[in-house]
Amino acid sequence: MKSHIASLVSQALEQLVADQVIAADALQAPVIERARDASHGDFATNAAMLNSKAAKMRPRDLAEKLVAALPASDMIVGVEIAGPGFINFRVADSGYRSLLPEILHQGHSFGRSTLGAGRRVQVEFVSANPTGPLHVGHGRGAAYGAVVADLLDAVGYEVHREYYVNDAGRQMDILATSVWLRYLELCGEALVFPSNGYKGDYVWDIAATLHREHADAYRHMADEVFDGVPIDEPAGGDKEAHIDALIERAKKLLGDNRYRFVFETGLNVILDDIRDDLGLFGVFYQAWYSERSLVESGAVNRAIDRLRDAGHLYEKDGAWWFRSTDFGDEKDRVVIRDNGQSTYFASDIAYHMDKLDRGFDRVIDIWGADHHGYVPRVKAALQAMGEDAARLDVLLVQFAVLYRGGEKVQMSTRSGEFVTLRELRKEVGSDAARFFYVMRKCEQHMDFDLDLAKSQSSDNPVYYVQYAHARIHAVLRQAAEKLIDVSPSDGEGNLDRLVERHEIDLMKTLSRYPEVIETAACNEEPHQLTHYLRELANDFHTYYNAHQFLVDDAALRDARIKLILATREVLRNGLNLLGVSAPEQM
RNA sequence: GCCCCCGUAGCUCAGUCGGAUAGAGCAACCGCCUCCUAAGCGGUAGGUCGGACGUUCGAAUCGUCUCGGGGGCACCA
Repeated sequence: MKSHIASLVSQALEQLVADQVIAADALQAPVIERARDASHGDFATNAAMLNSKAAKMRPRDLAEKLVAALPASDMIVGVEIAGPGFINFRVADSGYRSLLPEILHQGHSFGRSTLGAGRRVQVEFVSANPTGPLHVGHGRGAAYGAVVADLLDAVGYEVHREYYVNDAGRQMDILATSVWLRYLELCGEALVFPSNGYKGDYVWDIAATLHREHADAYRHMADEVFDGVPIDEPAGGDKEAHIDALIERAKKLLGDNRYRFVFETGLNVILDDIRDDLGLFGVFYQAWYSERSLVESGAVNRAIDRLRDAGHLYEKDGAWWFRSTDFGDEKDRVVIRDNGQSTYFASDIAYHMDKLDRGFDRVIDIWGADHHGYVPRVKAALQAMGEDAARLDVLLVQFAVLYRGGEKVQMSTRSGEFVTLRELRKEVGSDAARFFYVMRKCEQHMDFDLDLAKSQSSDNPVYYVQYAHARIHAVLRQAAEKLIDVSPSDGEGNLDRLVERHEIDLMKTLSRYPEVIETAACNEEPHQLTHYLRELANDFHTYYNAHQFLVDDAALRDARIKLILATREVLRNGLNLLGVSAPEQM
């Protein structure tokens, strides 16, 4: 509908260019938008205001010429010039009615488009370190990333969802060592657990499994383990030096194979948990990409060599640095530490190179906002390698703060006291969590009201939208009980019976759905969809309250059934995109 | 100190590639079930868009400064 009007306007503009009213090279593409106020009609364009300079005439005068040049259309019943030079269009009711058979015919595919057809996009999201269960911060990234991916899919992109598994590096060594130390405690060794180790209960669980299945096979005397290790912070020492020494001791005492076994036991248990958790949250991936595989395949070294060959690396203080300041970064960054180990950043360079090498037209990274300082260096690395950094978009998701009973829920990773995604799902349910997480745009700090998410009332937007869907099914069930046939007639039959204000309003809202999907997808803004669904549900509830659907007049009943079936379709499609269920009964 | 995000109704937020009287939900107040689920609907009230200056025919929207909140500034990941 919008595109129809856009084409009418551009035809008129071309006509004026042909008539030499407007200089062709100065022509500006107009914006067609939904009129905010019903008194302005349905659509408006600023074409005349934008091009008044190019035409060297006043906006309203140009508007008159434009209107005169507009091709005729059945869909349009009124065109007027208003305000400073807007051209307003009024769409015929018949134009809206003709949409209903289209919706019913297209079903699940209504609202989908081919904007991104033939283009491949990769969306990487969550990618939390597998050092513990996902918490509620990851939940927001998961919900947001999943919906962005589905929206891009809906507008025709070929979407590849990926989770980058940070299974290499020091944090994983700390996890493996934490598991081993807990295991030693279970074996009966007395020791003081390092202050910088992972203290969550899940570490005990993994250790217990190890102990149950392998008894004392990995046991070493505590005295032997801690012998010569620098003291921990609470004892007046350095916690980093303490844990690093313990890692070295674990590797030495266990040997490569046994250390690796403990390491992988921890990794696998946690990764399985994360995968399971996300699956129950309705979040799925095409690939889980291992950082370790990048290291082991030599991809990291190749990326470093490539930077070195291009002259972007230098050696200082025993480490190798990438001169990222040449590409706008604040300071240069280390890629190989003085101990010879490559940094996480080096892996990330290799990973992003690999993404681009895989031929994606677009690469989208969804990160926590605390990583924002990391963006310039990744882009710098891509530029340094002669790649187009614009192919990479990094979307930063702000934190979510939970509220219960009006009070902020305190969380602290340090003490191991944090709310996990699993706990959140259990408390408010997957539907509410998914919906709430994407109600706000990603750069907005979010207050997540647990009580509201749980409440079964119209205050809760999730229930409100789902209830509209369930209500339509209730009507259909009611019809079945009364033995009324509700299978709709063909095409536009009887639709001219839809004349009530509520009916026209509902149809207008339905007609917006494809536009909402398009803008939500193009701007990576799922909240556009949640807001829209609330409006649609509101229009439906209002209609429901004002009119009976299962009326005796068969033709009118048929028309109304078509309208509510179309509404059901759009509600269901929208909820599906959000990963929220569309219940038939509540 | 430098960098990023945010500041709109009592609360939570839309609106921000400049456009026509600034919107919604909640909370408050007033109404609506002999009728397909009242998990619903309608109405009233509520605002110097943090502040100042600037750009423009036109600024919540763009620029500079400023105040307030959050986050980031590792040879951690």
